[in-house]
Amino acid sequence: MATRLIARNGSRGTTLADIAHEAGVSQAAVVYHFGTKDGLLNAILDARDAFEDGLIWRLGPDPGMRIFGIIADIVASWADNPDLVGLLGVLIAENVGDDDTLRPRLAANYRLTVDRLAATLASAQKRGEMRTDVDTRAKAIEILAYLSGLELAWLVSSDIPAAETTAAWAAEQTANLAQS
Amino acid sequence: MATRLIARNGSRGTTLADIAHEAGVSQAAVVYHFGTKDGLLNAILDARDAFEDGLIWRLGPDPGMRIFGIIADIVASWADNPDLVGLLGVLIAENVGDDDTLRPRLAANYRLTVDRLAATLASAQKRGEMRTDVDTRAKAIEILAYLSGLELAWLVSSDIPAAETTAAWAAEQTANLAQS
DNA sequence: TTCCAACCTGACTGGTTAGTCAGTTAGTTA
DNA sequence: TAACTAACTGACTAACCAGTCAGGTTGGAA
Repeated sequence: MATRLIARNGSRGTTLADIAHEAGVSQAAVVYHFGTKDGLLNAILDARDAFEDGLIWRLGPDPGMRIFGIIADIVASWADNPDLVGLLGVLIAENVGDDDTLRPRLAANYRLTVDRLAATLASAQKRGEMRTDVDTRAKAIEILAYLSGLELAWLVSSDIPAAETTAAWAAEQTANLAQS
Repeated sequence: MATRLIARNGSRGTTLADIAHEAGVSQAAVVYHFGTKDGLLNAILDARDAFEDGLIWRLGPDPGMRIFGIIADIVASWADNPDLVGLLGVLIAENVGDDDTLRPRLAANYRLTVDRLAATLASAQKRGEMRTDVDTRAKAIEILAYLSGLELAWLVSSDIPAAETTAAWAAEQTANLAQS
């Protein structure tokens, strides 16, 4: 799949010919289907978005404090399909230039995820599950930063204990944020 | 400076001609000085390593629990020279392919930083400044993940409150890890 | 004054890559 | 059977880019 190649080598490091060869078709066929390389990238991002949304919000749009457990589960599942890990990070890193067409999409996606996370935390606060002296938006940014940073670290050296570290992190967060 | 261009556009997204133009010299002059593009990247990484080492360990090799405050200060300083922010992340993301020559260097650098962080935390435990039921290596990985993830987020949308979020994060970490 | 080394340039090259194009093939409908 | 279409191919091209090369300039030492 194209996803694996791009996650490994980045968009700029993967040629249409590479992807076509992997898919067992000609390079022209890839262009025929996606129009441009950018079209292909967007299609890949669509798939990734759908996949990740399914994982994060699988317990409904408002999982409350269970969100930390969900995240720990996601990280634990990295070992099973390592191809997707780092895709977003790699694409973000490659598209920070102002002139890039992918940037607005990535920025919007980031903001949306922050908003949804913050809303979940705020909802947990309202229900009395979580301390109210914590800024939910800051906490949402922190959670996302930890997750994407861990992806990056996992890309550099995939032998780090990502699952264990995240399990400990989730437990600590849950205990620390619980309404006492 | 070449650093800014590469941090913004990545190594693959920046040509020698771009850098030469920015520096006001010919493209051949850049090659003359650094030999290859790879040589240039390594020179940039040298500068970045020296710069960041100077910041993180400026209070000595064993700052103990003050490491969180130091990190908060570093993030607060991002606004002053935003060019360096994200450089490491961008280069890591671009060099996850096995065949890349920069990968070993980046991996070694990551491992070294984790080791030094973990050592600092272990030392704090020994001095009784920090809870001893926390795995120092996992905590070091968590800290680095948060930092690099925040860099990435800052690259996508530089309007996030990185400094405030990190100040809150540092305070929470310090309070939570303090020996009670 | 002569020589040399460091620094730099413009012109060039060989390799790479996204995208084009003129067809071919297979399946489907009239 | 004939006409049409979606999917695909091999061959091509224009643009781009890292690195080469043959020389030019400058400043300092002998």
